[in-house]
Amino acid sequence: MNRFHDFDGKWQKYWAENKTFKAYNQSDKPKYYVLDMFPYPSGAGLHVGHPLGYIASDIYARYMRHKGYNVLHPMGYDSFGLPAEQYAIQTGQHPAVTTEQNIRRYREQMDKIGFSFDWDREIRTSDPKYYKWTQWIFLQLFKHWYNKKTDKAEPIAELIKTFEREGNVNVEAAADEDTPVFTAEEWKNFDDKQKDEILQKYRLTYLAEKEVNWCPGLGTVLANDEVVATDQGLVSERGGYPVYKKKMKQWMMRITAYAERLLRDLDMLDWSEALKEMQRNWIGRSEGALVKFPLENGKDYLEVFTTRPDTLFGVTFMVLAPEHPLVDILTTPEHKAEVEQYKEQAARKSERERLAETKEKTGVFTGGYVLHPLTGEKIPVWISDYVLPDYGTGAIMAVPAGDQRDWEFATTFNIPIINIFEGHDVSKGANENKDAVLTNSEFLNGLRAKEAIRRMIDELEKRGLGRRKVQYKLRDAVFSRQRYWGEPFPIYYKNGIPHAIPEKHLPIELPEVEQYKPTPDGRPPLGNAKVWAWDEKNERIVSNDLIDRETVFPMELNTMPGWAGSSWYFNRYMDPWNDQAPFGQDAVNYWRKVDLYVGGSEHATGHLMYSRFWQKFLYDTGLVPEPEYSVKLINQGMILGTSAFARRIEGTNKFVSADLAKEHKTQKIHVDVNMVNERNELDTERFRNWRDDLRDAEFILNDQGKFLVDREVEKMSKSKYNVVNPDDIVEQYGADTLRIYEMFLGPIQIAKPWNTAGLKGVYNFLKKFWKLYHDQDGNFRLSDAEPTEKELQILHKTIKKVEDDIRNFDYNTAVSAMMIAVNELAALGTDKRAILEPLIVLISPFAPHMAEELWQRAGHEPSVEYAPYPTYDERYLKADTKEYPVAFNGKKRFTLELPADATKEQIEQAVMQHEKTVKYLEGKTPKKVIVVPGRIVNIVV
RNA sequence: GCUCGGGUGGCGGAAUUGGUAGACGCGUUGGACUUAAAAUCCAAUGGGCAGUAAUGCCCGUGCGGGUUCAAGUCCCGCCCCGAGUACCA
Repeated sequence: MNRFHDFDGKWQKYWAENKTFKAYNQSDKPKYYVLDMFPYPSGAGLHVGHPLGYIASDIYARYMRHKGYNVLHPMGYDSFGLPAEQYAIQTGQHPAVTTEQNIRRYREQMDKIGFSFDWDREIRTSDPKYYKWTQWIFLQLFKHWYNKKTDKAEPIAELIKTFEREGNVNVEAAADEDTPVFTAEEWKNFDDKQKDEILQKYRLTYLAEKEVNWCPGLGTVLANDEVVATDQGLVSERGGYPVYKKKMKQWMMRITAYAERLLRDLDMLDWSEALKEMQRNWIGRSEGALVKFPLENGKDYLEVFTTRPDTLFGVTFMVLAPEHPLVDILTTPEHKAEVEQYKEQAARKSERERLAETKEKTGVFTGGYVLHPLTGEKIPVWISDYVLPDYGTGAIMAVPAGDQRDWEFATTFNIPIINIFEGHDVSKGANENKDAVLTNSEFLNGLRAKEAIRRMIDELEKRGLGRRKVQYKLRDAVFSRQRYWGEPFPIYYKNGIPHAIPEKHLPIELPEVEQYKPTPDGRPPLGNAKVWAWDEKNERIVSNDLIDRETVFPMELNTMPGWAGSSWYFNRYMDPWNDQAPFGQDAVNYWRKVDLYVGGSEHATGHLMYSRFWQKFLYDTGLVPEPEYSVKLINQGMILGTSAFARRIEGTNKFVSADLAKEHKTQKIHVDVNMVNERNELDTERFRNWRDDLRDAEFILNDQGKFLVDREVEKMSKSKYNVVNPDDIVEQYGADTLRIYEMFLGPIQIAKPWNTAGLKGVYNFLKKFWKLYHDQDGNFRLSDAEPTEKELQILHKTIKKVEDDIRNFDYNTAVSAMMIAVNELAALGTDKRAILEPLIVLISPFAPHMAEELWQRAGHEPSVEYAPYPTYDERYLKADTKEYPVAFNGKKRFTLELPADATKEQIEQAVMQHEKTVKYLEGKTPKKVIVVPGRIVNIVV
């Protein structure tokens, strides 16, 4: 007898050979684009957590095909990345080779789950045909600047014309802070190098000397979100290597130019509030003012950013970040030694342990003073590491009466505090309440913050002492990696100034190197390439030896970060074969944007930020028609592993059962979850043979003679030995069971630990479903008899519920609804075609293999994929209730909607039992009351 | 600390958004089939009290108040858990 999942392979083959899931760039059908975040193909293969999102999106894609849409549902690989390179360094194996192997394994695993991807559109970010266009987009960023007047990116070539015509006085750009102001005349007199340097300050991607997170263990720079803070200081997220702060020349992306639009356009996204909030916090917009404090020398001034200019009369000192350029000017000879020492200490602190848990304020007085812009009073200037060099101007005006941090600092160092709030006691702390009424503040006395801020800024602007300013936390993103396995920059250096390699020479392919490590003198791995220099005259890449600084120039040795390729891939799927452009205009105008995007929320401040930024840039340059590429996003929760730990008595090789561990000083050792059963008992024999150092381990067993482990829910990871991979489940129970089980675990948005407890229930459900269509001998049976009212009710109720649930991504309850239907129909012994055929289509998105087989057995041509989705008939949904007019106190008041078989006594009893409700009803005269015997369920007034 | 989620049986989780709380599944218990086990099928399963029984009553959605004919759902005040962020001026 056939088992329902014996046909998985047959249909997977059929789908592949017939290209069942091909998407068309021209179609009469409406379009729908369902996208998954593409995976990095790691050596560990897929684990059960990966497919969760893929299954969810696949169900939706298949559902939409049933609804008559031309569905684009592609898949590819984010195939540049660190692990392949680490492996290459260790083994000498080219990363392309390991990547290829890993991809093959991923593909095999995905195929076994029966996804409806259009594999003809597969893309890989490490494929030169793909990264050609990543490089091309980089060059467009290099060739554009951000015009604040038009609020969009514009070509640098136009900017140069403006400079030649009128200098930069009228240019409002998102550019470096230190950009000089010049006239057309001055511009023309700059030499090429000076011109290039100025243009650098405008480009959307530019070189900058930056303090970066340098990770020697990985030989590269990491973005802030790739670094985690631990007790031991900063370490890399991947591998846990120490990370240090270091100044390096880096390519930067001017994402800050788009800060306001990235923030504003969140409103048009149908994302979870949590995710949007994360991006809002990351962008961190705050409104305030820049205020100038003149130095005593009368020529320089110290500028600060504040959100509370209304508290200006409460300023009693200033604090600079130790790195601030004015520190050296302000420091007096007497304080020099102390200041130098503090600066050094701060630098070292940031190197080791920025997160020092001590909230105590430290700092030193510089000996210098600035003048209060309004009162002219002398204000002492301090330095402290609680002021960050990168935010605002790297300096603050301290108002101890109004800011708790300033208050703590003032209290620590005995700096006077001026009270500026009515009824506030400054000995207790700062008053940060914006409703407090100001005092001691001249023209602001009697006002609250909101009004006072406005008046103060107006006053400052009038007197040229300050101006309104919107400040963002968002920083420009570091775009360089000192790595081999990434996109090379299409850039060469002439006189130390970066120049673009002409677009027609793209792609600039990765050169062969003998070593994937940095060069002995510390340059990135591309420095090992023999052929890696640009012959400008002949426009080709030539040997390093030929660099003559006249016609042949060194190439950029950095490569692009992981997020480069993933920042635009969703557009490439629309037209992945195009070799004339990143994607054709016909294609992009047809598909426009992703209709449903599924992926993890861990990308909230990384990929989902950068890709929105690139999309907006492409939108500005007219390449894409939509400013947001993914309006609807579902975050699938991670599937967590249930790690197991054995307790080892410290300093010995003795292990103690978890229930006895309290009696000993122990440490927890990760144990492979495959060596532990459901009762948490460890197979000590297997454990002993697991690793060499455990050969002679001893075990202290509990009363039952068992050795128990501790369990803990953690992220699934190879190093925690808690990885469960989907292959075994597919092998044993079939792809459909895995698909439905993963959906049945709970809402897809929620993180949940993997356990196989419920697997049996899902398997039984599918088995029952299969049996509905077969007699006891396993022969297919469908009768053409007329269905009964009861059967129709079951069918239509289920259609409505399942469809509603799919639309809301409540797949777990959709599955429940199908389980109920199958149980009810099985109990009735239904074999009617009119009932069971629509049911095949209903289950098809969830269990496509079984659906195809049943569909064929029912006498249809494959594929069930394109069978129309059944529609439900309202008439059958309410059929088990009936309306009764009810007389109350002798007068007709309302109708009751009741189960068809309710007795009159039951109705009256139901109403009378709820005296209060009845009293309420007397006054209101409701239209309808829905009742079940004993209870009122709903009142329609 | 701040921001955003969330606390429902032994467990995963439902509840049409204010209307029978605990759907569906797991687990557990009992039964059928079997020489036996597995598999399968049937039944019971929030807690308490009363009754031989059918059944009836009371209590129950983290805690304390409130609104309402009616609260898991709304409001106020707490407690706990998870995620993000962290001296952002």
